[in-house]
Amino acid sequence: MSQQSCSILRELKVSCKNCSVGVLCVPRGLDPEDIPKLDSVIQHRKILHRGEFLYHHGENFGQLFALKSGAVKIISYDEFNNEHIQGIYLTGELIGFDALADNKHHCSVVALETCHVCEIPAEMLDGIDHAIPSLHRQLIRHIGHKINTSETHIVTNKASAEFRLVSFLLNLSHRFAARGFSPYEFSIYLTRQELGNYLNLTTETVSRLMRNLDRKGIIELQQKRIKILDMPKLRAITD
Amino acid sequence: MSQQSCSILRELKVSCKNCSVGVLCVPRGLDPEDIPKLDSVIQHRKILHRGEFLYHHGENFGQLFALKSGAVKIISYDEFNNEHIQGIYLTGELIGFDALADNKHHCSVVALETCHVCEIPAEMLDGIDHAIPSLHRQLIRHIGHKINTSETHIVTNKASAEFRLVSFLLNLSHRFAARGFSPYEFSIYLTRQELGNYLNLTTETVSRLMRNLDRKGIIELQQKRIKILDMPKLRAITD
DNA sequence: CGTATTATTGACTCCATTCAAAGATAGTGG
DNA sequence: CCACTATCTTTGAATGGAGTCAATAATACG
Repeated sequence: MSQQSCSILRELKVSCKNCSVGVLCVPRGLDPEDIPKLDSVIQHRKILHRGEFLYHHGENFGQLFALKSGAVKIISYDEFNNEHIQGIYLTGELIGFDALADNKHHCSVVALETCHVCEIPAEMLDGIDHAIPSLHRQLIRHIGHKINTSETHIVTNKASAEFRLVSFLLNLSHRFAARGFSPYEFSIYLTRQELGNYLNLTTETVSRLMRNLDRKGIIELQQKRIKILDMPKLRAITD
Repeated sequence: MSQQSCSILRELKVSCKNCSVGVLCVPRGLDPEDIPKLDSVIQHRKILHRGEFLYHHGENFGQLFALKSGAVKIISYDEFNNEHIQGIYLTGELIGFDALADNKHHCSVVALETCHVCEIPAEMLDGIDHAIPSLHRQLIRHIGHKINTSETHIVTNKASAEFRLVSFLLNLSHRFAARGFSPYEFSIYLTRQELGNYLNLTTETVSRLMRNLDRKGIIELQQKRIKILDMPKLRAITD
């Protein structure tokens, strides 16, 4: 994985008002009249290429990020400095909450493909409640969602290897569908090794399970691309 | 576990200004001049007895809670309605963030012993940024801490059974110490079954591991009371 | 005091890991 | 464009850590 700095980022000119991400992103549920105000808060828009870091763990909190397009993975580190993949973020999702506790990032974020990123400077967060109340409520909702997602991950990781893997695939499928992409064919972005890391399984177990699903005709694999051939059967595994 | 309603709760008269929980709770890091304002926000103080619920999952979000004294467990529920213990909260910790995403609680909270609880009404959260900026920052810090804690739990649950159990014991020990109690002797509150649920282990495994630590003279057990006899050896298990 | 819950212990099983090795794919430089 | 290399994936066989099943002991509680 390349460790190039963020200085490569290029600035773009786009407004939230006519951004195609629309309801998925921060503006979701915002008063329409507040959207121009949101544009005043979002200061930079940048591009990140595969393998580049959005931020590294240990860095000071500078801004929240909204993914305008693309996908990233979040990596946290344990006391022995082992990497732990915390999850994947897709278009419209907000990144950076790992720094809310003490203004230091506890995770690193790496682009899995070319990403367009919007930034909400940290200092904008103070007083935002008063300036744009609907945006404040919206941010709190995103944060609450992050909390619920983490807890769901804990619960899911108690189930069998196959259940966990299929839950991951279905979760991605739903999230792609919500973004207007096919729920039946998409990229899982992660290597078997990374997926095992995320699901607390070994590379070999992930590989075997995926091949088995492929052999049964439930999914079709070609590297990181997956085609879901029999959604009911796939769902049945998690019932 | 009894399912008595919260109507049994009794109201108390205490002010944040002279509350003994002090720096552990919401006021931590608050401007001293803001503490009287905090008292204006906290409307009720109540008592909860062992087994009573602070709230049930599915209920609407009405307020955040600060534990003035006592201990509670947080329970979440999966799609099959199985209980999953999400954790224990101790004096000074804030409860209710599970409702931030959609104003519905996704967890239930049960008293593990007699608790004194302070309430911060949900409607106070809007505009608090403007009214008491230091309190707003403090709340965000608590929420950020909750996010980090959940992610740490995910990472810890990847380790061996013994590592997980010992991590839990050391975590409790630290938190009791931070509250002025002995880090060497305390209650784990949970049954072996509940602890297994929290750590993703069976009752039998928890029991065996605890007995082994006892036999080795590292800890001494009497039901839910634990005495740590050899802290260095206990720590060494997580190194 | 008797009953229900919780804890302990042992023997056996199994799911996922580990170890090992071969195959496929992507990326690099000549 | 192809050869070379590093990385990633797949597969098989053996192992082991925690689970399961079962039965007894201890404790809490009405």
